[in-house]
Amino acid sequence: MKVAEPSYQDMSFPSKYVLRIIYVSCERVFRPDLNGRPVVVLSNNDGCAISRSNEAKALGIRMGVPWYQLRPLVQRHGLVALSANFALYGDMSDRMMSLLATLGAQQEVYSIDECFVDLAGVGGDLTQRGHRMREQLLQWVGIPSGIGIGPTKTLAKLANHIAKTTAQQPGRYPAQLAQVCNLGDLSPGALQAVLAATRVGEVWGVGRRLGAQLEACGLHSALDLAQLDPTTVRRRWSVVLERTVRELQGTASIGLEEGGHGKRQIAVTRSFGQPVTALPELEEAVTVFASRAAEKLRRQHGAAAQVMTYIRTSPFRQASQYSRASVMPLPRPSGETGAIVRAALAGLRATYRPGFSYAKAGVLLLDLQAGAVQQGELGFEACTPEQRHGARLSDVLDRLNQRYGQDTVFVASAGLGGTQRVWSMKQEHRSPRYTTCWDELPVAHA
DNA sequence: TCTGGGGTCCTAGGACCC
DNA sequence: TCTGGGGTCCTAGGACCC
Repeated sequence: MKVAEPSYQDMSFPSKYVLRIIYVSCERVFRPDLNGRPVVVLSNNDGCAISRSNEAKALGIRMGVPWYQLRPLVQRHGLVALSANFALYGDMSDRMMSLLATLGAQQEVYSIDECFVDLAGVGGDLTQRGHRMREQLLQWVGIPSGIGIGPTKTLAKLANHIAKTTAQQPGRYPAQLAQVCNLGDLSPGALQAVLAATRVGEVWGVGRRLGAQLEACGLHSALDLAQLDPTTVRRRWSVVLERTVRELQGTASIGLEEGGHGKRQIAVTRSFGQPVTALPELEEAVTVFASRAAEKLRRQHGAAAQVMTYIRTSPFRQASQYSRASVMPLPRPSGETGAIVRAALAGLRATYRPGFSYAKAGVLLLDLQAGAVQQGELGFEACTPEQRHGARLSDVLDRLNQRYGQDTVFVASAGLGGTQRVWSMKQEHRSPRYTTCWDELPVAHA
């Protein structure tokens, strides 16, 4: 394996990476009393911790710990637990993203709390600009953020990791890299030191498994990884890790993906509040998951060719396990709620076995294509009456829900309109104002 | 008692074809 | 004893990410 000397001083900096809308931070904007206290945000059904304040981390609370294990900490350490409010986080994310978009010509929104911005051609002191942006985000949105700047996405991610970690673990990295870290500011020696201080598992793209394998080979730091020969890495591991190595060496190998392109797959899945055994209850859940997935699909003006439905028992229980998925092709690619719900229900009935306690179900839309024919669009009149009917119903559904809020109208499975929703999302207190049975809606009224 | 949800990409192996 | 060789497409599952 050859040795490459990393030095990024003379390279251009095409991308920059910015982050941190911890859910806890969103809550603190409206609840200043939570500052300085250990706070966690809980997942659906208040199942487990999905966001932690630094004070909560200091208590040793790890990501994904189930709530029942945390409950004692409320008494003992004043831990505050909140049910997730994803609508709020999405809102604050949108506001931050539009501010960040002004940094450069191109932006990739990577997740709810991260984006890459292309800084090619942006002049001036990038580090200073980073600090100014951070102050703006804090002032205008109220969220603390961290900014990393590097010549590739992987290095920008690494820089961001350093920006974040420096404040949390004093002494690990040079203090001036806290909050905003620009790798271009570092001398070759300082850069090597920073890479050497980063464990290989902290590199973007190296997870638990790969991390363990690399450690076993004596490759412990990001520097160790950066000094490998990419071709050897490809042969011994994979093209994925090869890309990571190249990126660490300063060669951009993962492109910026601009917004606007639709997703390749859409999923709606939920764990149930209590175990579910009966088919009708699963049918009701799957019906709602499928129609919500269809709404997402129409928002990107897409059509799905296949619908996957899965059900599974809880892997954490001793009871006998069952987990199956089935994929149903649609007669023709569609974004209609009716067609997608029917396919999902057919898939469910094909996989359902009585006698199991189901803990989770999900509907995935696969093989997505652009351009479902929608009401008012060219080609609509060429559809069959059933297809036109479906498109019209979907359109009405979307308009009502956009205007009056999610779940104003939703589809219920046949014979179950108005029964209790089994996946009880505690934070959603709204009850649907209307329920209807899809199959019972007369064509003439659509 | 009680353990999230939503994505992406890659690979191996089987089916099928000539 | 000894059963071609190579290409494509599809799918399931793994690994990773936030």
